[in-house]
Amino acid sequence: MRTQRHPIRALDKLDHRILKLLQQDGRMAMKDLAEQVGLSVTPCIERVKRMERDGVIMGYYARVNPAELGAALLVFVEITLDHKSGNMFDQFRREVQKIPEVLECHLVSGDFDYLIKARIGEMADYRKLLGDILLQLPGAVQSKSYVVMEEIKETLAIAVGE
Amino acid sequence: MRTQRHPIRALDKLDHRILKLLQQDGRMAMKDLAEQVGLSVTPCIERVKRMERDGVIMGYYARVNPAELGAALLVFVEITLDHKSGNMFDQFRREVQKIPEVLECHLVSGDFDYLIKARIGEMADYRKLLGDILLQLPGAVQSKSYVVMEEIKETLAIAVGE
DNA sequence: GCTGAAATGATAGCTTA
DNA sequence: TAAGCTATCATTTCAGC
Repeated sequence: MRTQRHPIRALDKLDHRILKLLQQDGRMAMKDLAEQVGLSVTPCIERVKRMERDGVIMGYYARVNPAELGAALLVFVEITLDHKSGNMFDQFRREVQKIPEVLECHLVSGDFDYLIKARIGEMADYRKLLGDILLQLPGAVQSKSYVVMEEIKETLAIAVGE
Repeated sequence: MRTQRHPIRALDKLDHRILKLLQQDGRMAMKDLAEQVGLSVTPCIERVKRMERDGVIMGYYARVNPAELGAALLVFVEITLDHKSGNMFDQFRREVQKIPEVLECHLVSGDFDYLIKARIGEMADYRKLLGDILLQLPGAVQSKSYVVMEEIKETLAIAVGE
């Protein structure tokens, strides 16, 4: 379901190498990137630009230490909707996207729940968050929460098959 | 637990604005960043560099479309350890970090489980993933899996109080 | 800690292979 | 598609406030 005029070339080894490096350092100079993938600068930049246009590269982000912005506490919350109309799902979808504490929200199979990942400052904010989500979204019932004691791994980087 | 010689200045409004913008576009030119926060280029770069040194900015990353790298399927897996020694936790920690499919792993309170987020290509890879995690880590018992049907929101960006 | 200007270095566009 | 050259633009450094 793309809207491009040109057919999309399959990614080759060089593209994979570029993606691997940019997932590690998104602010890398194109000169260094080109050098490390074994291209000269021009074709390297062209590949990057093309992948940006084609939606392969979806953006570049700085990662900020959550504690420094008063969001040291990470929680996961499972939400269940008690009556599951299409309208309800749409409404939930729209509302949950607006909540800044919510970093992720996924519709999961099984009991057809939402799994939400949120960052807050402290335990006192937890009640407020639950209240904001649960009360604002009629039909939603909180089923379970997890408070994260230790973050063992957290990355966006998807493994690249050389 | 920092190892810097100089005391760390608290983040001010300008720092917050910088962080907000770099969380939205990590490859932004310093010139544009400076303009948008209302500084000239030199002090703006100095602030960015300082925050990088101080661990406020933890890195810059390109975000890649998972489907393009054959990892269209997102799953969450809860893992329980059946005998919980400190050694066991350490072993688990080390091993789980090596698994490329695992994007996140958190030690969560409650039943003292691990919550794992992983990306795989298709359902067939799911068994392999469970096997690799469960078999490699003695004492681990898989308690529950969620397959994501729809990704409603996914960001790393932490809300910045202006 | 901020500004501005000058030197260095990176990128984008054009041309050829 | 890749590479090289050149013009433009961004970043770094330095002097002064």
